[in-house]
Amino acid sequence: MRLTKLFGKTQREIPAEADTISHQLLLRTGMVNQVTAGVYTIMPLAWRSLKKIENIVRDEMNKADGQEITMPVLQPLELWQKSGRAEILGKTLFTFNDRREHSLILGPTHEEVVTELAARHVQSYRDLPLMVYQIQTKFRDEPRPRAGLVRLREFVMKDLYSFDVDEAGVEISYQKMLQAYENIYKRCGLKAIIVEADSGAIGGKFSHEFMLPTESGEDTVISCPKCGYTANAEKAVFNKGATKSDPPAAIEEVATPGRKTIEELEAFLKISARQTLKAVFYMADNKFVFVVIRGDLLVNEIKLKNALHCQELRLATDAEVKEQGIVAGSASPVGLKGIMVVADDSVNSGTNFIAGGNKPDLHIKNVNYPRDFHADIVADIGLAEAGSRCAKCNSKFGAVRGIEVGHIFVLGTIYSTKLGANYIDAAGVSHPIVMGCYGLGLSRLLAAAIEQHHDDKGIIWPMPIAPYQVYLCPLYREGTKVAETAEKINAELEAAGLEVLFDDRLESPGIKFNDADLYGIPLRITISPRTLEKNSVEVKWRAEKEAKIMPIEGIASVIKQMVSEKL
RNA sequence: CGGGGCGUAGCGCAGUCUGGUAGCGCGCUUGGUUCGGGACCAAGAGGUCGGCAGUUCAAACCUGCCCGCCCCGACCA
Repeated sequence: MRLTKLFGKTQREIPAEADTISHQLLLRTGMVNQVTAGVYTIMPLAWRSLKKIENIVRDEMNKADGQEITMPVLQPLELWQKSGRAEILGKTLFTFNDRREHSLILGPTHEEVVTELAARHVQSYRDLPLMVYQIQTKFRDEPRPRAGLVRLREFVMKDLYSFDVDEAGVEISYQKMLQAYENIYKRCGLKAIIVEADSGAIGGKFSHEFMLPTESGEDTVISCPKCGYTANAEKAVFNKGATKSDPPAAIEEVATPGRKTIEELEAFLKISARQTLKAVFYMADNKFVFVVIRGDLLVNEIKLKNALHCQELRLATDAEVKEQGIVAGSASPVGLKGIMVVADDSVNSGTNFIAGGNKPDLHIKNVNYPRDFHADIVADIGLAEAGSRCAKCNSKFGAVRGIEVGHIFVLGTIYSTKLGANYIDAAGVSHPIVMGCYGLGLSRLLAAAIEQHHDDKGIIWPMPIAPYQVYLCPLYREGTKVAETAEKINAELEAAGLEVLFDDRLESPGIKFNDADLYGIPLRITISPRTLEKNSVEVKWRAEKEAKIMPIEGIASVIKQMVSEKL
């Protein structure tokens, strides 16, 4: 490809729109063009990379016995009402009416369609196991699109659905996918961490996420350096440790003038936060919830949401707290009536806690569970952080940010039951099909790859997903031997089957080198009067500092070899 | 949806407070000189100042309403 003909120009300045590195580089290289929030046109270079990712994914899906199909973007809303997900997704679902006033949606994912498909085409245990997948554009009206291609409203995703006769069967399918995903990231030149994940509102038993570590990631990954436990912070379990466990003493009031926060209490009473109980207030589906947790811990809202089985959870407003007759800053679970109380299991980690007195400037000592207060639910609702202790080996956790580039989980029979996807076993008995689903965001993977592979000059593409393999960079003068040689080498490289981006512009060396670095094509070949004197060219990896001088004679096969080794 | 920021040429920005004929840099076009890490000279093209309404002799600038984009949070199937 000649750069003079390439659609999409580089841009020197960082676009004001973009905060995230990948977003900035995608815009500066002219790889994408924003149309509206969370919606982009994919330009030629990005399209080539996306296709390469897609082909790797497709190949691995096929190897794992997946069969490719394509399912429609347009789906009847009715189908989503049947599965109950219309309500769960709410405004995230793009909904509109057709000319007959039938409600349609733009598919945000395809569990419903594929389950109906299976209901119709799978009858017998002999039809199972079955794995079908598609690579399709999906639509989700995200509350907040973000960071260029990281969180889009229209994006390309691969999803595979597995159908098995039982739990044992789906475990095999699941393991196959786990392996396929590992292969995919590896083949794309990306380092992904596999983490235990929360499976969300419709989860099943297992769920794993694949995270590419990067600062701009949306998720926090907790990992144990010693035993290797890794999990999304949403899900991570940890050892909260015990605190002082003297025999329970009698409750006692203690004046705490002006002290409201745990820190203030620590300083004033000369005690550790671990010795206190903290109150946090939420509205769960518009019902007030009083949450109690040990003072040194934070509430994990995902865990809390799961414990409450609610759909909407948010912090209560000051007014809502007041309405319940609770004194913020001195709130206490002791003596509460008619209010839902959820306690973190850390209330059992010690005795004689300090809690609020439910009056301003007053706290109470020696509070013990369950002696002194009632909890409707006691569960693990603590948030693991860097420095928390591993539940398995008690080492200190580390934490990194990551972009979720894949999520796989066992669905069980949730959809097959609702949508009537059954099979007949050998004894003639009907059972719901056991399902799994396995998603992988391709557009997001492209962005994540740039997040993981760049420097201050630009992108550094891994060879397998680079838009082009070789950047041919003659330092030009028209009608000179350099020009002539460059043309010849370009032809030879292309004849050897290499993908060449040929910088045939009449630009100064500075501009060409800087653009080459920005584009991040893995191999750069420079031709100049200087190299021609020695009948040679200069060959440089984008990822390395030093260049090598190589003879022009036979250059195509040498380059071919170098490229192949990185594929 | 709550909080914050922004909207002026393809991109980055100034001008808005204090109303008076829209500017700078990059990029683009033409010609010339340059040529190993974002060269230089000269001449040009390019704008419904996000939209609508209002105030005014006069609005990019003041007022009101609306729209869009970005960031933090909520949310993330």
